[in-house]
Amino acid sequence: MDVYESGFVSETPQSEEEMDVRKGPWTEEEDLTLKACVNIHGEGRWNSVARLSGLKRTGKSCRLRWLNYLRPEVRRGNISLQEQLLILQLHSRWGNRWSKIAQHLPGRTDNEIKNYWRTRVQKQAKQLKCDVNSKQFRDAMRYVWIPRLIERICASSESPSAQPSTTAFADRIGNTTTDQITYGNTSGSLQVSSDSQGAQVSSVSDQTDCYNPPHVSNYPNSTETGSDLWSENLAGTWNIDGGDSMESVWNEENIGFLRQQLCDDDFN
DNA sequence: AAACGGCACAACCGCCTTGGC
DNA sequence: AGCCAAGGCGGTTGTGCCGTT
Repeated sequence: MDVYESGFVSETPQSEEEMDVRKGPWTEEEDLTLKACVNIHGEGRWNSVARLSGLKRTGKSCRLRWLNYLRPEVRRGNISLQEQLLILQLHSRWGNRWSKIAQHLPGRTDNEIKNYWRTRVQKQAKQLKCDVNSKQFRDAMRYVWIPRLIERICASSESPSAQPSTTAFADRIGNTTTDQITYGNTSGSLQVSSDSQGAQVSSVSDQTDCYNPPHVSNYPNSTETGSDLWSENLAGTWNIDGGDSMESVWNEENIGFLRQQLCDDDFN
């Protein structure tokens, strides 16, 4: 079907009230129409796109549909371990700056990352009975969750049965060891290092935030000493398929252990 | 087989920022 | 400098799917 013959209308300005705006899920036909219009007129000027396409959608709605779904670069599906790691790291640096975080995950949209955070990460906080923004939960992420993710990524990159995404990540990060990961991209890079103070991550392009524990000796997560109590207790049975590895980490037993740790005065 | 609940994701809403006039 | 429209962003809601009872 030629959308330009059937769908496009004249560029007569119309207010939203006049053109009874359509809402709700997009149809395949609407998608095709929007794609065709963007291919011709390009991204941006979304109100014009909405008008020119003949879609009874707002410019905002068109923009959202394009950015989150129709763009060729958009990647959907399981969030890989590497992506999980990046999300955790970047969120602890920037907070709910979803679009900024999304810039570092090619093909992922801010909406997707936001949804991931809400459904997976906040669920874990709920199970731990602490606020997702609380110091306790952030510390748990920094000193338990993230180091374990790093270990798993390294382990899987060394495994011959590593998933394609894992292998690709290993390629991107170059010489991968348990102690250092460097993730580079066009807009900056992420360095992950594990030392006597536990895992630390810093963005080369933004050094404003460092994860130095207030009193490191209280965090039983030293890979140097091997007394990785938290890791041992929280590791559980990881799966490395990029799926719900967190669920396996945060099983009931582990959550109980972590709760105990969070209640420890020394920890705070 | 039906009802229910939880989850994941798409889409909307409202506020803020930016740029043009 | 002030106004307005458009775009961007984060929060929230709606909906369909799937597993469990």
